[in-house]
Amino acid sequence: MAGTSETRTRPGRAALLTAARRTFSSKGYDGASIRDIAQEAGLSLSALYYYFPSKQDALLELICSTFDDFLGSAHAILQESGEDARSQLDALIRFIVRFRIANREGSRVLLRETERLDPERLEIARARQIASNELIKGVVLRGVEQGHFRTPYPEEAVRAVVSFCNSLPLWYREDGRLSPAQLEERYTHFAFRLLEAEPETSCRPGAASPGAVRT
Amino acid sequence: MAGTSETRTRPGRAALLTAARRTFSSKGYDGASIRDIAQEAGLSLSALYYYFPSKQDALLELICSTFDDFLGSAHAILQESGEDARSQLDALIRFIVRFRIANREGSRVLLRETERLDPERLEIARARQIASNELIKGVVLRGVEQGHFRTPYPEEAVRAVVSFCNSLPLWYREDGRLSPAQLEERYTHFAFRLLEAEPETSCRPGAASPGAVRT
Amino acid sequence: MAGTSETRTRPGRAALLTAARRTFSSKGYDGASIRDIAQEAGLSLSALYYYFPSKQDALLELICSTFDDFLGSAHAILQESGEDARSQLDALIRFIVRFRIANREGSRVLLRETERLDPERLEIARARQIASNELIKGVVLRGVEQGHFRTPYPEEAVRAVVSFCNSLPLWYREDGRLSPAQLEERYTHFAFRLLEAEPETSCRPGAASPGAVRT
Amino acid sequence: MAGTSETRTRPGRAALLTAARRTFSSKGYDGASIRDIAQEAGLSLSALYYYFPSKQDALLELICSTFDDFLGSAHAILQESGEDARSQLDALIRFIVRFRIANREGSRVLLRETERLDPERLEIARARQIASNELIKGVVLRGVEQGHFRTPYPEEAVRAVVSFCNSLPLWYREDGRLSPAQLEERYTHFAFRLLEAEPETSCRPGAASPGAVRT
DNA sequence: AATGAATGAGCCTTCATTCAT
DNA sequence: CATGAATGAAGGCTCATTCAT
Repeated sequence: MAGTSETRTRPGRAALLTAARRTFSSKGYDGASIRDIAQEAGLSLSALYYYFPSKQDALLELICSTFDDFLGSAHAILQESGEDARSQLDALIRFIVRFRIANREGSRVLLRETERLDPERLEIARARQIASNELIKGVVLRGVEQGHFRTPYPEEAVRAVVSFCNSLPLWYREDGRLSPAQLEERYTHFAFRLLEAEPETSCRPGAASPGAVRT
Repeated sequence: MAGTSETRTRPGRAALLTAARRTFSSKGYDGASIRDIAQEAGLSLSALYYYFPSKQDALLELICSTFDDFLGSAHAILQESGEDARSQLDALIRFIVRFRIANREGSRVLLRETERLDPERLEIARARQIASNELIKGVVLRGVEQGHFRTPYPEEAVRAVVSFCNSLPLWYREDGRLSPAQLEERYTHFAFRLLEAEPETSCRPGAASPGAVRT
Repeated sequence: MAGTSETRTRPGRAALLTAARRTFSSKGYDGASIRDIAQEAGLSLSALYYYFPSKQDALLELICSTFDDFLGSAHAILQESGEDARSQLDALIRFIVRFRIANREGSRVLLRETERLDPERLEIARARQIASNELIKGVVLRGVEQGHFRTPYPEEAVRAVVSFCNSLPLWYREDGRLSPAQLEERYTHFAFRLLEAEPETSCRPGAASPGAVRT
Repeated sequence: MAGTSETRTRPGRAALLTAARRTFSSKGYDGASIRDIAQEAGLSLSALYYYFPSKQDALLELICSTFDDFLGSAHAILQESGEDARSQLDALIRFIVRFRIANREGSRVLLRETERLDPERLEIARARQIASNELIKGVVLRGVEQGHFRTPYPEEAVRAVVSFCNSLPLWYREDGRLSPAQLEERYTHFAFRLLEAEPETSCRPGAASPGAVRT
């Protein structure tokens, strides 16, 4: 698991990263002062500068570690989910939904504050962003080649699917109407419809029951 | 067209709003200083305070006027597009795509900076946001009742459709691969697939030709 | 007179320059905070940034204006003091002594804080520093050519003379033992001795009476 | 040689003093951070606090040890150079020139940063400064009494001589035009001229040959 | 209709310093 | 001996805002 040893050995740093994540997520990068972050972490203002050279570097670290968590898990999941692009997409969408919900704040920062990085650091983050997009695009395009996805606009369809998955952290609330499992269900459903997956041979195990609404 | 008389009679105000739109869009509300805005408008710093009581008010004005433009046009379009929810949705999605592209900067501000409003002003903007969402939701739910849209998850489907339409201002570039008309085409296509519109009776005029890729 | 119109039209700026001069002189550039300067000027901290882009720019302005005052007057004095290098040197040394005493604080800043300028600004100040040194060197070398100064080491002699003149602002106090006029007397005397001016034909008017010690 | 045993037994301390000397010399006391010094010494920040109670104390130590080196050697040299004030002055000026060149950085700190000491420590350093000045003044005044120096302004002449000697560390560079030996020659020459030493009985051994310019 | 001058609060960052280990 | 972790104070600078003109 990522960051475990660091979390254990450098609690101050981990506390600051968590605080930065929370604060950047709710106030935005520019709206969050390092005083806000330090206070949220229960440390002094200067502590941030002991662990991070600058506010920009803290943001970069946050974004990159979130990307790396995402990419690491996504790769693992793709390798476990067989050759069929449909099962791969199913697993991938379910993972993205889970990840965007579980790492809601990190995802918000990654999705909305990356462009606040200065050019040099932006490039570093952008590389991961591209890798992340290519991962999904790769699965879809393979599915199109295999004839499983029949959308006439694969490129834009990928963007649309990614867009509605990425919007999750913007509105999801733990006390909301739907559970993460139900959201997995719905979002994979949407993705398959949008990509115009051939309907008859749906190989997804839980696809039959749409999942009851939570009480 | 909204704001014409104002534009004619108070050029300074219009220049400032345009500058604020551009600046908030590219730097974010907190990252944009009123000096940035005044400079972009070619006016002095104090001019902004002649036209707007505060930075917050400029943001509110920007967001509300964009919402009002959107809502005004959207209502008109719905009224012109018959009773059938499918033709209404078609017209509505096409309008949203056009609007998000044509008012790219205003939309970015509206979509990403609304939450920077203080509670009092947020409420004012939120009302329009809700009206805007209800408008789309209304069309879809009517379509579901009419049996034209067969998605099992209408509420979430609306959110998904809105999400991918709203992501347009985040990546659209005038020198991009696809023209606005092509994007209209694709996004209505996606919306109909995602909502699981009954395929045989597609009444959309331009739906047959997917639109050639621009050279 | 330098700066008169500015002094009259922008009193805040002049007050800040005076305060910066005094503060840099007593605490050094790095030891003086802009809060110190603003307080000394009776203005707010931010006022400094209304008139100067940065602390470095305030230092540069201070140094350059002092240099320019010096160079302007020095040139005028040389033109008024005939062709003979001895009378020129006499006038010049007397002026330097007067200037270093009258502009004690500005001179301290100029002499000790110039090297705190960043490379870009340092170059600008250095040009004036060189002009200033060349001015004196020119007079001495002409005197050597004319045979009036017989020192075997003209270059180093110039440096020595400049050095002891420039040390004036480091120790001079208004309540000291010697008046400015007496110091003029002594320092020209020293300069002539050090340069080994031919003794018999001393043309300096006041050279005969060494000036009584003040009570 | 002073500090040998300490240098051998406490290399960290010596490294820090050297680093402090270099750093204070180039950046000034206030412009030098203790991080700069520790880094220059290749030690950790806290190491400085192991050897010195504070930054002020490091400065004081630096200044006092430089003064003590100077005074110790100066006294020894005076005792070796006979009764005649002229030979004493010759030896003393030559020593000062050598010292200011060899201990260029220490001298810069001593001459320019002493006034950054807080009042309590300033007093300690000031005592040595006075001792140092009295030493030179004593020689000159004795020479005046003996009739060897005929300057009408002995007090100010001392200041002038000290001033040009002390300016050496401000401009001397090892790759400069003149060797230390040549500078000894010139500066004693200047001192004798400025003090108006009786010309005929010059007893200085090397005074005849002004010293060739280095290639 | 618009501006120049000025401000207080707050920004990110660096400082000298401490202390447990 | 020496360090890593942490801090309060202060650093230079920018902020949104005001107000007389």
